[in-house]
Amino acid sequence: MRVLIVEDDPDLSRQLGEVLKDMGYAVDVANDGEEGHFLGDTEPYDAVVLDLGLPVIDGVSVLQKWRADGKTFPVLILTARDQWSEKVAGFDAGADDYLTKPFHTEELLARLRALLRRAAGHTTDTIEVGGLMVDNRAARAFVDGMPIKLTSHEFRLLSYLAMHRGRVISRTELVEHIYDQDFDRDSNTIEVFVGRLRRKIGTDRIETVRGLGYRLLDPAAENNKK
Amino acid sequence: MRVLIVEDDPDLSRQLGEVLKDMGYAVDVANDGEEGHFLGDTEPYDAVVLDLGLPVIDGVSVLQKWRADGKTFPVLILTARDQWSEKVAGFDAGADDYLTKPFHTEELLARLRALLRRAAGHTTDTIEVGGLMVDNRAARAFVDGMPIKLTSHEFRLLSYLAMHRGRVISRTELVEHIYDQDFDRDSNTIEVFVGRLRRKIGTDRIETVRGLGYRLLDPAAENNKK
DNA sequence: ATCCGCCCTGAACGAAATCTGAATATCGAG
DNA sequence: CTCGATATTCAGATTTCGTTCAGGGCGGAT
Repeated sequence: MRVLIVEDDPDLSRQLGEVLKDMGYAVDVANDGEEGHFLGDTEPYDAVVLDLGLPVIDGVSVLQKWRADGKTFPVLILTARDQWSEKVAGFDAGADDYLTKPFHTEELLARLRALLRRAAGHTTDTIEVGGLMVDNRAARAFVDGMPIKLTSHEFRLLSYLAMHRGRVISRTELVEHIYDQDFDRDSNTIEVFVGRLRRKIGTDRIETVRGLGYRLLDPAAENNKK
Repeated sequence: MRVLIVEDDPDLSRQLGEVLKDMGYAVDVANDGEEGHFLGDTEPYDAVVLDLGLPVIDGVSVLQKWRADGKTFPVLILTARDQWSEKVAGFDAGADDYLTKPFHTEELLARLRALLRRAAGHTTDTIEVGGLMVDNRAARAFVDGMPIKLTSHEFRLLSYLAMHRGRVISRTELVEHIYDQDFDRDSNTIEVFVGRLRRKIGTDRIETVRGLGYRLLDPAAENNKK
C-alpha cells in the first residue's frame, strides 16, 4: 500500500512518515499544496493524508482538483481544532474522513486502515486466504496459525496481493504500489521477492500468469487448477 | 483488443506501451501526428490514445481527419494540464474522453476499459456466454464457474470473440486485433490458437464458418445454427 | 562515532512456458 | 471423388520467469 502525506509542518510530516513506514506502507511526503497536488496527480496512491492548512495552494483546492481530474483514492484530511467550516469544505470537496489536530497516531493509523480496507472492498483488517492470514493492523502474516517472519517489502507485496486476491496483478502495478517515488524499475526485484515469499508461505499460493503477472490464490480450493 | 498510442514523448509512450501490453492489449506506437494519422487510417484499432501536442501535425487535426474519414474507434485524448481550450477543441473534433497530464496509469486503464466496453456495447468488465465467463479486468475465464488456465494470447483471442459474440470474425480481423503491427501472418497461428482454446473451453463453443472465420456461440441456445 | 548484521538491489544464468511455422491429417462442399 | 479449407501435431525458437549470489546501504547496537 502506497500513501501520500501532504503536510507543511516538517516535524509532523517526518514523524508521520516514519510511523507509516514502520507499519509497512510505502510513503511519499509533500511539503506544500503544489507539490502535493502534482504527486497525487502523477502517482497511483492507495490513500492520501492531506492537511488543509497549506502554503502555496490550500488543501481544499488540491482536493477539488484531484476529484475534478477523476482521482478516486481515499483522502483523509487533517484540520486544526474547531475549524468546522474547513472540515465541511473538505467533505464537500470529496474527502473520505477527517481528523482534528492534535491527534493520536494510533487513531490516524486506524482510520487510514479503514479507508484502505474500504477502497479494496474488505470489511476487516485481516484477510484470510485458505490458511494464510494477513494482518494489516499488526503488519504480520500467519500460515495455519504460525507466524511468518517477513521483511518489510515482503509484507508489502503479500499484503497488496491479499487485498486484491484472485485478480492478476502486473509487475508494473506491484512496483507502483510497493515502492515510493524514487525507484528505477529495470531489474527483477519483484521476481526475487515473489521467490522469497513462496519459500516462506508455500509455493502453491502465488500463481504466476505468464505474460501478465501474479495472483494470490487458495491452494485448498481445487478448482483453481488447469 | 488493439490500441494505438500517439505520443511524442518517448519516455511516456514507452511506459504506456508497457503498461498496456501488461494488461493484455496489442499496442502500436506512433511518435508524431503524421505517423499516427496514417496508422489510424490504415489499421483497425479498438481504441486510440492521442496526445494533442504533437510534432508535424497536431492532435486535433489528426482526430478531425479520422472522423472526416468515417473512423469510429473511441479516442482518449491527453492534454497538458489546464489546457482547457485544447480540451474543448478535442471534444469538438470527436474525442470520447480526455485525461490531463500527468496522470496515473491506473486511471488511464480504467478509462480505456470504459471506452472499449462502451464501444462494444457492454456495461461491465465481465462477459458471459452460456456458462462461459470472460473477466477482462482479472484476465481470467471460467466455464461453469471453474477457472480456465489460458495463456495471454489465448485469452486475447477469447476475449475478442466474447466481445463480439454471435458475430463471425474473420481470421484477418483476429490477427489484426491480437497482434501488433509488425507480424507476418503467413502461418496458421490462429487455427492453432482456436484449437487450443477449444480443447480448454469445449469444442462446441467456437463455431467455424467455412471461408469466413469463427464465431463464439452459446451451445445451449439452439437458434444459433445457420 | 563505529561496527555489525540484515535486507535490498541488480545482474547473471539456467529453467520453463509459450509461440511460431511447417508438416501432416481431416473435413466438407460440390 | 477431388480440392481447398481447416485441424492437429510437433519441434525449434523465443520470451518470460526462477534462482542464486555478491556488493552495498541502512539501521541498530555497542
